Amino acid sequence: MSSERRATLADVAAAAGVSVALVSIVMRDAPGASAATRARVLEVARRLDYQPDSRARLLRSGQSRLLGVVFSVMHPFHDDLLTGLYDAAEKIGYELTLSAVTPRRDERTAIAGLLQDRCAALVLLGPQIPTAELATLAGRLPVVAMMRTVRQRQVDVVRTDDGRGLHLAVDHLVALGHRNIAHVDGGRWLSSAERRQGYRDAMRRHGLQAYERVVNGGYGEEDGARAARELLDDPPTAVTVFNDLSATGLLDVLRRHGLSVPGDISVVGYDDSSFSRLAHIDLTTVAQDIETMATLAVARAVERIDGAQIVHREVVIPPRLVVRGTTGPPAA
Amino acid sequence: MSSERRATLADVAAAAGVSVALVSIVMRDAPGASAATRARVLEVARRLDYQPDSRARLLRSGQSRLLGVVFSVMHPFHDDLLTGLYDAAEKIGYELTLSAVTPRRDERTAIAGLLQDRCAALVLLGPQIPTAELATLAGRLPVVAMMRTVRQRQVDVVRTDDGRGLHLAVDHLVALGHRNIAHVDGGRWLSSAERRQGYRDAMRRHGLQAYERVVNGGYGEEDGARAARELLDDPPTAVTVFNDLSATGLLDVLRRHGLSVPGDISVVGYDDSSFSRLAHIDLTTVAQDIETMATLAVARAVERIDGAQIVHREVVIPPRLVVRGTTGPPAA
DNA sequence: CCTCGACTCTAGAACGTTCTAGTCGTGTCA
DNA sequence: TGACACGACTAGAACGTTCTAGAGTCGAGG
Repeated sequence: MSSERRATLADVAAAAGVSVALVSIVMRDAPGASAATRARVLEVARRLDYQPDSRARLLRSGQSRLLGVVFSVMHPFHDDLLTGLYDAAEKIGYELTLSAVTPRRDERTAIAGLLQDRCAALVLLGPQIPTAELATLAGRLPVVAMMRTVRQRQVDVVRTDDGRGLHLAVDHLVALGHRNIAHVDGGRWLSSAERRQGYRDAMRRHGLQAYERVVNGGYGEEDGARAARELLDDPPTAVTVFNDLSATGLLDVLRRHGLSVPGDISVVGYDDSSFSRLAHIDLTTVAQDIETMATLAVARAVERIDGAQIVHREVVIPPRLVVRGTTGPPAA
Repeated sequence: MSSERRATLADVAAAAGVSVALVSIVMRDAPGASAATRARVLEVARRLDYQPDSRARLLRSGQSRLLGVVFSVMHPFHDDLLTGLYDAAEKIGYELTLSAVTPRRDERTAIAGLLQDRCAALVLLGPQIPTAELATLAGRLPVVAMMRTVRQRQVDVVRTDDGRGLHLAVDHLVALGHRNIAHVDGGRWLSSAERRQGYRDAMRRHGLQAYERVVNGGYGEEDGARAARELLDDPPTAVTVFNDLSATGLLDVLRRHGLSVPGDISVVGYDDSSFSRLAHIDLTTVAQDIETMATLAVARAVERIDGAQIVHREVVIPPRLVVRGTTGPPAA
């Protein structure tokens, strides 16, 4: 069936009556072949349906122009990030090789796979493994962590300024006239501390420390729902929530208890997850600048590969606020 | 920095005072080494932090135990499918290599990347490229298409019985007491024809041909919203919708026009997308049996690689209905 | 007429594995 | 004692590329 061996450089060379090396030159678009033979070789290659073997190619030419990316199937906007990474990588002639984290395939496994593929650098989306492991990894090849801080000299970081994200959210609510603004926390999740601190700072900046209130939350819908029930005793006029998923859980409980959003209470999420755009949910939220982050992550990885001097190890991108239907002026 | 060359078999062999071949034997767990040396070599390998080079490994040992998977970042439950595929592949000792389709990276590019990696077979999730191209591809290596039919002898197919999915939806609604049931179509999208036909057949089976009504829809929220506005003139008591995304658009318009769901009208989606589980949306929907599909797709790919005789080229999996909050008995 | 450089091309050694075909002991059996 | 099977190990050739070094050819310049 598909047992006819794939064409190799040697096959093409034989068919075109030239040496293997010359075919290699032509395929790589390298200087050293006349226009005439170049055309002839290309024609033969096309006829034999020759496909270069990237394994052999990379094996021989040491440097692999290959970036390993670890992403998680559980995380909604990793998809958007992948899109950006592909764009950025293509632009500078690098290939991407992906390895997914799934509920039953952990980060260590995903990384190990990429190491065997000998990629030149690793881009990790929201890595959860301990800093120490990241550090030893970074001793071996350039590592760029996205969407979390890493206190480790060797590991590069590209992330959003989460503190600033909450400033934006609070500023927006204050501008609408809110004063009694609570924050639903993310618990042990990555960057939950930064967001909480951002909320605190923003409240103080507005002289609203008297209203400061942080309630326990978490990553999922359930966490948001629980927080909502806690808030119902003494509802604020607005809430900022750790992330969109949690915010939808919160929204649902609020509405079921007869509160109107944004009439009685305004809600701001975080992440601009795809579902927050649904007409049904229409959540005001803080968006990360995915395209910029992707571009910078790839650029940084390549800089490291090329052994460039890195000045700012940590790149922090400002987020932006996406105003949708869950925020409005407080009830008079 | 990270310039110290990675350890190779030769390094390990030298350090352990044995031949390269023997180290290879130990690393592959192949017979031909004593327990004592085996232990010693492994110890040395660990000390040198040896990582096998999959490129070289695959290059030499012709058969690559590598499955190429093309998925799309736009499609919500491709993530779930990936999870299943990883599980299935791991179970039988295959590796997965992923290539994503993004808004700016088409299927052809994604596939080309995998071909260069010399994977042994391709698994395509909901491929959109023309059948003819799939066929030529399948002439070169085993190709398994998931979630669509392909009228082509060489291409294997693993998909859900979409017709049956709509039977389930209609049966459920009829059991609740509905008779006036409309269907919102998917337009030109994959498997939209099967779903429409399933709806038609089911209605007739219940003797409800008089109520048969198919309105134009599509893939996105907008399409569902448009269909909803069309239905508002003469609302049925229940609707089956091409997919979940479209269903949420429809739900939103219905509710904004004061109709209660499921009080005034019941809605059934299709796909069990992650967002349909959100408390807010809580959509009754048809779920594909992702785990089974993934397992079968991998199994089929491997069968082809091993040159097995394939009896049923197309594997069709029954879906199941997930009853949530958007369906109930019709208003009396 | 000879030399030189530019250009086109080629032979053959890498890259890090796996695989084939051995070699060397050592113990068993006739 | 010799033949022989067996286990543990090794040398060296693959795999399909890229790369280095050099071999021809040809026209120009002295």
